[in-house]
Amino acid sequence: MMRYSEMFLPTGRETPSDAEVASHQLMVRAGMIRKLTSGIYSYLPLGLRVIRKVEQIVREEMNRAGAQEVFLPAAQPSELWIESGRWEMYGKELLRFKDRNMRDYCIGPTHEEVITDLVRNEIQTYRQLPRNLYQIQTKFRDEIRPRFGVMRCREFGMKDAYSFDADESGAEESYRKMFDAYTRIFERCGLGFRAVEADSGSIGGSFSHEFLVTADSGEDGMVYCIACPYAANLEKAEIPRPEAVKADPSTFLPVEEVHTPNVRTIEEVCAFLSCKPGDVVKTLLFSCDGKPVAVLIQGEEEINEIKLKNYLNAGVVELATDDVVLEVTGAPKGFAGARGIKCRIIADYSLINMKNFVMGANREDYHLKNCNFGRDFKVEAFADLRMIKEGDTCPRCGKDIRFARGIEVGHVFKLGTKYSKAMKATFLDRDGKEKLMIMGCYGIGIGRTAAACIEQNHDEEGIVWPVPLAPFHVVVTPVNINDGRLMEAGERLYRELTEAGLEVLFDDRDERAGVKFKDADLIGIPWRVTLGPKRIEEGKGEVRNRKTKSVEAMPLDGIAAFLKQEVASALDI
RNA sequence: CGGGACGUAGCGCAGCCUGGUAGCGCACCUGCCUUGGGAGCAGGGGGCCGUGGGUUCGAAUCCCGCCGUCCCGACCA
Repeated sequence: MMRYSEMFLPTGRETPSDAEVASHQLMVRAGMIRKLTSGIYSYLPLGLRVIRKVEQIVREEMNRAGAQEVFLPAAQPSELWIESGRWEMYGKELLRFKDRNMRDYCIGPTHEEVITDLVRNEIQTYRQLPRNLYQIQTKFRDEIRPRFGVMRCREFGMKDAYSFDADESGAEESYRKMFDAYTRIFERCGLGFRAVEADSGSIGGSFSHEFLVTADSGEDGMVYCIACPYAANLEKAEIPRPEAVKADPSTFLPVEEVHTPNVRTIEEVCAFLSCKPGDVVKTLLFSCDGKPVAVLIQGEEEINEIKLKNYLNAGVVELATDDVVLEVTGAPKGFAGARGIKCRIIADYSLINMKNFVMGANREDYHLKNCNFGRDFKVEAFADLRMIKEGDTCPRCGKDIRFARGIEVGHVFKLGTKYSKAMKATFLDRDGKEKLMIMGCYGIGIGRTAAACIEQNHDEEGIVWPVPLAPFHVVVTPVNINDGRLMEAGERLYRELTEAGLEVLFDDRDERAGVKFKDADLIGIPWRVTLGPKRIEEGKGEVRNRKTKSVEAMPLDGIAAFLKQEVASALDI
């Protein structure tokens, strides 16, 4: 039971100028969050209630799946991160600081190191495995560019779970349990989502799935097959190797060096030489852990840096600087080509059947025509290095694919022995041999889940909470608090609803009806009971559904039972 | 880190170009009136104009530095 007049719930009529997406605007307007500084937010009572709802669903499903809750430190000593190798690898996202003794620490962006340290000290035998431990903690990642409010911020609440198994099949079972738990969690939250194959990123490991809440405002792209279950993150989506047709060297035309003054981009090259992007080979120079690598790709395709990084098994992959381009090719950027280049050369599958193509000449203001593999240069290998695009087909079954956008709310990883090996998390197996524990890790963004829910559930008036995440189930709105009959009925209803197990907000403010209606719609409470002078004479109140906007006059003494039933069925999955 | 913009009352903004010590809407306080979709009238409170320096008789306004915030980019040679 909560009286609106006493609640800290500052709503706003105006859209905050720094908020771009609906969820951010509405969370601020509805009095859920306030920004402290870039990427760091305070949760107000209404926002916190929603966060608690998400957390509770997560807790119940994690417990159901056999995981146990712990609470790990946010501040972590550098020693553990040095041991895992991530003190160097993690980069600027890791917020580091020193204590009074000048020892290095970080604020945990994730907790593999801490949990692995804990478990290696306490688990010695296969009899103590498997174990799955989770926590709900505040993480800190010093994002390059925080945006979209609570969706991409620096300090954020996350549930993270870690599984430890004695063997591969056990690890796969643990992974499957988490996958199933995540599916239940997001279903219970009332979200439309899709689990897609994903890259494992800096967390590392062998394979993973992302759970994406479908939304056009989402930052992640995905593809999915119209015919089979294949679905993948854009960065992960595979492209099969095309069938190679053996090229006949007798059809190779002689190489021609062409003067192409100030012609650099693929567009300019095509215009100047009147050819198609499909006739041009783009030579991209990357610095891979500091070493230059030339990557060849067809003119109109895009390199997928994640694929490149994985193929090269590199830590850091970035486009080479102008200086490096000059050093390796002997020409300024815009004229790089594979012939005579002084570094490794790899090529994308898109080039596998190309011949007599155009390429940079490694000489300022010159390009080459009629280049050919083998004759003019050799590539180390052909690989899947490009971004999937419209027109590509499903890598599994060959049928059409669709593109969509989503918000990453959950991610499950099979880590393997990456951390147990680096940090020596071992156990003694049945056969008396010391073995590495096989790990998995599983994250859910709590605040992001709430924000994603708003992206999917709002209208012109405000948020439309699905019952499971709603901060309150019902708002009771006497239209005029100076009318004793309305207030008396309101108090009684408020008591009855609360006794029926519902979460009720009683709008006892001395405000005009219109103000109360606007606020109720804005904060998105699923049900509103309006008490007005006309209906009260008949012993009735009006029950309004926020989502459908349908209104039904109902005898006061039947409202609690009706809403109890409605809410219960909405919570049941 | 590169580019752009913006910092003036709790919020949204004007004023700056053309220097003369600050204004509008919402919100807030008091009173009257009103009471089913963000009412009306009257009165009122609130601002080192981000910060430090400079120019000037005089700076929110012009110049320089710094800090902060937001947007775009940081993959196409």
